[in-house]
Amino acid sequence: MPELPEVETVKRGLAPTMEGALLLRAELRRPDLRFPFPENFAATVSGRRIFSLSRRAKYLTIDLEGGDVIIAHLGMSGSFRIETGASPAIPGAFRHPHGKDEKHDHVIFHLETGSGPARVIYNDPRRFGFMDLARRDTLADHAFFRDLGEEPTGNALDAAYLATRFEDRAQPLKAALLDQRTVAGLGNIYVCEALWRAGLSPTRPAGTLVDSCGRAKAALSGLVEAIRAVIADAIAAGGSSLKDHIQADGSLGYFQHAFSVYDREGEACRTPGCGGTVARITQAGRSTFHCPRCQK
DNA sequence: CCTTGAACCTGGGCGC
DNA sequence: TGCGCCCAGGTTCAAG
Repeated sequence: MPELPEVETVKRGLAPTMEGALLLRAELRRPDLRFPFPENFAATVSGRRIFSLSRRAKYLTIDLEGGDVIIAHLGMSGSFRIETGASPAIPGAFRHPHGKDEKHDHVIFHLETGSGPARVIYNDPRRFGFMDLARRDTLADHAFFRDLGEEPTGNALDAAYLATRFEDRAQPLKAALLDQRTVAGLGNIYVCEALWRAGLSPTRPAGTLVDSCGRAKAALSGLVEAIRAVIADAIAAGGSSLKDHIQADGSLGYFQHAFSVYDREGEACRTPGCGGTVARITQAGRSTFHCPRCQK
């Protein structure tokens, strides 16, 4: 479930191995994921030292010495894992922790790290993920990044900002928050979770959180706090379970999180004293989970 | 502008 | 054991 917290978790998991390592070779095991790889992808990145890893919205970026940047998006089912030491003695012996197998290992970054050889392997059964190349000095102008809204992790996301985005909009809050041009990195799960925390209905028109002067109503401030808290909690949870993952099987990826409404249709609402039941509705072709009793 | 629906792709779960 | 159907973290495009 690669929304922002998962990508952040992946970044933090990969960084100790990748930062400072020499990227000996990028092995592409097919010509495309969601899109074809750039023709010069392998040639451009091979033999370059990795400078640093970053994240923007749901994108992972890998800065290489010389100014080239690998942009990676995990789509719906992408994950990375690290293997260290020599190649597996028994090809095919590896079992992916999520039940997927090697046939979906599409990219292998062969590294020389300070503590020996390693491989960072990208696995993606559905192939909705993609990778691209950019130059660091023009990265912000790249089509993937140009129109992104504010990150929910910093101070730039505040009620005044959301008020400018929501003013006069009839769009339901669910759709408005999924729009990456408004808050970058939120996905289906955390939009549902944030709206529940804020006590706001996913069907409520976004503009109703802004007063006639264009100022944020109190509920919009509450929504901002809910978004920030949900994302911060998820990153914290991802970080802690990630450590266990590495120790257990060398993999990186998704953490288990106790959701309050997501995927809990028919179960009791967890708002103290509410007594409602979590419902599932469809908005814009996607499942929305919410409590009709306490989300107004 | 708005909205919905389909498309991309594979795999898991469920009912029969 | 298998088939058919529905569902899934995201994004983009077409159509109404």
